[in-house]
Order: sequence, then structure tokens, then C-alpha cells
Amino acid sequence: VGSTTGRRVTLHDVAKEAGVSPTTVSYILNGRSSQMRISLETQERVRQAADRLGYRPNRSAQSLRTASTQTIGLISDFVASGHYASRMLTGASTAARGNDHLLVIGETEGDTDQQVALIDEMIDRGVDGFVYATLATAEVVVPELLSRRRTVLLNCLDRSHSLPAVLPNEFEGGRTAAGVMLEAGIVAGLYLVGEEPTADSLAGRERLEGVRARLDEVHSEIAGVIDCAWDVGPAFEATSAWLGTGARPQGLICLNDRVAMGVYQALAEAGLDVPGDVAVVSFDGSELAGWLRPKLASIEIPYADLGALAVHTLMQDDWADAGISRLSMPFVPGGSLR
Amino acid sequence: VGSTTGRRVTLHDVAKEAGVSPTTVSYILNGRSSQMRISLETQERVRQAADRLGYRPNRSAQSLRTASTQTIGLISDFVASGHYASRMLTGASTAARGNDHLLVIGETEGDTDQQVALIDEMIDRGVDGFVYATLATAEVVVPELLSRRRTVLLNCLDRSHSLPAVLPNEFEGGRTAAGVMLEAGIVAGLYLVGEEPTADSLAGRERLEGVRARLDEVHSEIAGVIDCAWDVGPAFEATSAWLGTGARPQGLICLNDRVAMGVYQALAEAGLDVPGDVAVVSFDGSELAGWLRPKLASIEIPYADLGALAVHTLMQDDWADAGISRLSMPFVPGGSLR
DNA sequence: CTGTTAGCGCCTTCAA
DNA sequence: TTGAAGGCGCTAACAG
Repeated sequence: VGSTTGRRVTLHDVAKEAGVSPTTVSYILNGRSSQMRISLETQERVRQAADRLGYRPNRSAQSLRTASTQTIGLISDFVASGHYASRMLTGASTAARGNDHLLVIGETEGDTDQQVALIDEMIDRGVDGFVYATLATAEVVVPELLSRRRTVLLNCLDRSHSLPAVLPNEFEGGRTAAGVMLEAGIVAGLYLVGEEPTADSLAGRERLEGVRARLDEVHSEIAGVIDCAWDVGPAFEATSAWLGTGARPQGLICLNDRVAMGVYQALAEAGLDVPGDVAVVSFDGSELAGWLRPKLASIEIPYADLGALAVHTLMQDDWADAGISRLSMPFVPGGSLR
Repeated sequence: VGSTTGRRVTLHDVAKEAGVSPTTVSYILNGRSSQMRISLETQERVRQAADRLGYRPNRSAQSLRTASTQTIGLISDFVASGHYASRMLTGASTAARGNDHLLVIGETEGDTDQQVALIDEMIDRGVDGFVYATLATAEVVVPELLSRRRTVLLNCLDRSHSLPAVLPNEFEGGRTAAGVMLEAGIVAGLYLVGEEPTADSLAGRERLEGVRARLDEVHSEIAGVIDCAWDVGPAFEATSAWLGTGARPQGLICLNDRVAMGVYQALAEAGLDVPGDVAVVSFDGSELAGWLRPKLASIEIPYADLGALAVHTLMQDDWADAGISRLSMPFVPGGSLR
């Protein structure tokens, strides 16, 4: 199969080869043959001719004609910048391919002007739709250029709630985290690590609410919150300082795996054993959780699934009515719970 | 600026607005005005008309006409799958945009058939060139479809060495690693952790060679190699077992940051202090290095730069002669060295 | 059931 | 220095 001749095979060539008109070929190859009631025999002949010649439609010509490129654009802030979250790209890309589309990506690195330029470029290229993704679950202001176009938000929400969005079910995740602590027999002395006061990050707030809701069911509540940025260093510092005051928790719910790593370090330094003295659970379910000793129990963010669902939503005819999809966060067990 | 009318602004509209022919507009907007000796006054008038109307060329039409899409395709195995290496995407995407191109990505997840299909799709979409990237530095067999097209390899080499490639300078990195150990006063008792016997990964081999070369300069040599897969668990197991035999190293060169993490765990368990008892250095320079306590000194893989250089190389007119580019691996200091 | 025809918006040869 | 005309490959009215 496939011609070795120089020029590309066109629809015209196929038509000639099959002894029909280009129109007929177009109809058949675009699956409109039944509608046009073209004889099965002709259909077969045309398909074979196309195969024999190794015909592949010229997408540029199709695009010019149909104003559709079978391409979707993904705009993000830092999604590919070396984080676990880059799995969203994998999911989106795979889902796009499953729908006969290709994924065009662009990172803005937080620069608004760049963002506009990037979106313009994609519009020029005729992308059929946009996925607007953020690294951290947050509420965002969607660029004006996108708000009236086929767009799905990934891992974020717009203030006006006018666009469909795909996010993890953080609240449920919070409930799960509290639940596994309860199952481990920890009802009191349960602290949260990582809350940020200025959080316009939705995740923290919603997880906290979930934790509270679950504890409330057993008439318990969080013993306290250790406030720190969501990273290893800050978590270590904050937890160490806190332990230095003589605090002795039963369980710690960390708002992400990096925080948990800092917590592990602080606990180790204070001579406290995980899970013997303190049970730990966190959010992310990243590879890091598996690297820690003992393995960290964590509530996973299903990044790949999020990316895939965003693309699937975008492909729906009724995409605009999709609303907000919340994907559940599976519990990944680990030795950090008794 | 930008029209609020429904229909898109075409070259024709601009011509009418400026009172010239479409040809003239095309020449001016494509920078061929000097060649055509068009009056400056006309040029200015046309540009202003284009601005006023918010004209943006129709890329599909341009593509159909010129057989170029201002788009480059990046084919990879697992590059976006949640690894530090996904920074290659960031670098490539940014560089592409700097050259008025957009980046189309596709992951094959190691599936050869998918790879072919993906490349076909990209060819159909008329990408102007390919970047073929791999997660692990390795020697690969480049798909036939690419070997005769504008393609640059990223983080890999093809057996026939016929395509340009961009990789880290692993050998030099190895030299650096050995060098910092020497500077820390460690000449004997220096071990390597992570070598794989079956490695078709180039990185390990080349790093090892670099280490040997540097040590050779001071008439020293590696005391031994602790063999394990490049991950936390295996490194912990192997190192623990080895320490259990009573071995007491002066310094450990780990083949990546994850290995170093496993080594840290094993050393801690054996009651050995870093860097007091054992100095450690590794390769990657990932975030993980900064998370460990003490901070891990590491030889960085400049992923973003690699991605960017691959794209830049691809954009050169003489791309085919670019040969193999080796980007140096900067040393990122840390407290794991005395 | 199938072919003819007319563009989609742009670039570029040729003529003026 | 500028304009007219043709065609890139494909789709979709509109005729037969």
C-alpha cells in the first residue's frame, strides 16, 4: 500500500482510479453514502481504490472547506512544567486521539499577554475547541476570547460558572481522608497540615470541608490546623516548630504529598514513628507517596482521567450544558496508617 | 481593535479598505514589499487597514496554498506522564512559539502501531517538522516515516546517526559528579549506585565513563558499583543489603535522584549520617533533590533547554547537518556533600 | 444514484 | 509598482 510516486494522492486520483466522480468518492469516504444511496458495489470499488492508492485526505483543504481542523487546543499555566499534573496532558492527548483529533498545547507561564497571543494563534489555526487547564485547582477568570467559544475548564472553575468544568471531587476526597483516619481508630487528636489562609485554591478549602463533614458524622472535629505552604520545606519547618511546643498528634491529614514528606521529616526528627505514634494520610497519590517509608497513604488526584474527561466533554454536541463534573479521588493505601 | 461583525476579515477586505489589490496586501503582509518595490506610503496604508480591521490570515488557506502549517509535531513515549522530563514539553512549546509555530503533541506509550498512526495523523495535518522525544536517554530505532522527514531527536540517538539529536552531556556530567566528590576530599571509597546491567539507556553508561575518566586523572578509581534499578525502592533494598554486609563507603554517586532518595533511607536506617559519614551526589537536579534533608547535591538535566534546542535545531535551514548537540549538565549544590 | 459546478482564502505567475 | 487570474484539494448545492 502507499504510492512511491512523488505527488500526493488526491481525491481526484481515487475518483479516476475507481471510475467515478470526485463527489462520489467524497460522499463515500465521509460516510454519507447511505444518505446518498450509492450502490454498495460502487462503495466497495471506491474504498479499494483509495486503499490501493494509499489515499489520505488533505486536512488543510478539508479545514479550509469545513472550518474544522480536527484539532483541539490546550491552554495551561504550568501544567507541563515537571509536575505530576502533566498527566492531564497525557489523558487529554489520548482522549483527543480517540476522537480523531490531535492536541495542540501551549503554556502561558502565568503571563496574560502571552495567553491572549497563544489563544489567538490557536484560533488562527482553527482549533475546534479549547481546554483551559490550571496546575492548581482554583477559581479563575477565563480569558474573554474563550468565554464565547467551545471551551471546557480543566482543574479550575470560572467565577461566572458559565463554562463546563472538570475537577476532582475534593469534598468527597476530604471525607475519604477523615474516613480512613476514623477506620484507623483515630477520633481525637487529628490535625490538618497545609491550610493556607490566602488560598484562592479551591482544593484546600473543599478538602477541609469534607474532612469536617465526615468527622461531624461521628460528633468529632479537627483538633487544629498547622498552617504552611504546600511544599516540603515549609511543612517541615511548621511541623517541627509545632512539635517543639510539645504537641503530640494522633493523626495528621496533609493537604498534599509534599507536605506529607515534610511532615515525615519533622516526625522522624522528633523521634515519632509513623504509623506507630502518628498516622498520616495526604492528598495527591503521586509517585512521591510510594517513595516514602513507610509508604504514604494518599487520596489520589486522577489527573489522566480529568484530562480525558475534559476532552470528552468538549466533544459532546451538548458540551455547553455539561456543567461541572467532579471525578472521585481514589484512596491509595499505604503503611502510614495503622 | 477587531471587528464585531460576523464574518471573518479576509485579505480581500483589507485590500478594499486600503484601496489596493489583494496581491499588494499579500506582498506587504508577507514582507515581500521591498522586493516588489511597493511605496512606503502604500505599505503604511495597508498595514493600518489590516490593523483597523483586525485582520488575521486564514491559516488553513495559507496551508493549503503553501503546504506549511507553522506547526511542529512532538512524538514521545511517556514524556508527559507525570515526570520531571515533561519540562521538555515546556521548552519545546515555548521555543516553537518563539518561532511563530505551535506544538502538537502525541504520546505513544510505547505502542509501535499507535506511533505510526500518530505520525500519519500529524503528516496529514501537515506539520512542518517532528521532534522525536524519549523519557529516558536511549538509543532508538526511528520510525521509517520520520527518517526521511525534517526530524530532530530529543534525549535519544538513532542507531544510524543520520538525524540530528539533542541530549545532555552525560559524560561531562559524570566528570562533574566525580569532580565534586574529589573537591569534598573523597578519593577512595567512592561507589556508584544504580548501574543496570542490561542498560540500553545511554545515560548510565556515559555517566559512568565520565566518572571513571575524572577519577583516572587523579589516579583513582571507583571502589565498586551497587547494582539496582533506577528507583527509590530498589535503591533502598540494594543499598541496605550492601550496608548489611558491613560495607562503609566514603561517597556515593547515585545515577538519579530517586536512587539517591533510596540511598538516604538506607543510610538513615544504618545510622549513617549524610554528609558526615557518607557524601552523596546524584543526577537529575529534580525537585526531589531539594526536598531531601539534607538537600541533595545533583547534576541537573536541563530538560527545558533540551526541548527548546531541539525545536531551534529543527527550525534551522541546515537542520540536517546539525549533528549531535550535547547540553551541559549544571551542578546544583546541596548539603549532601561536606 | 452520480456528475457538474462553484467556491473556501490565500499565494504567485504573468501581464500591464 | 500594481492588478487579474488560476489553482492548492476538498465539500456541498444543484442538476440530472
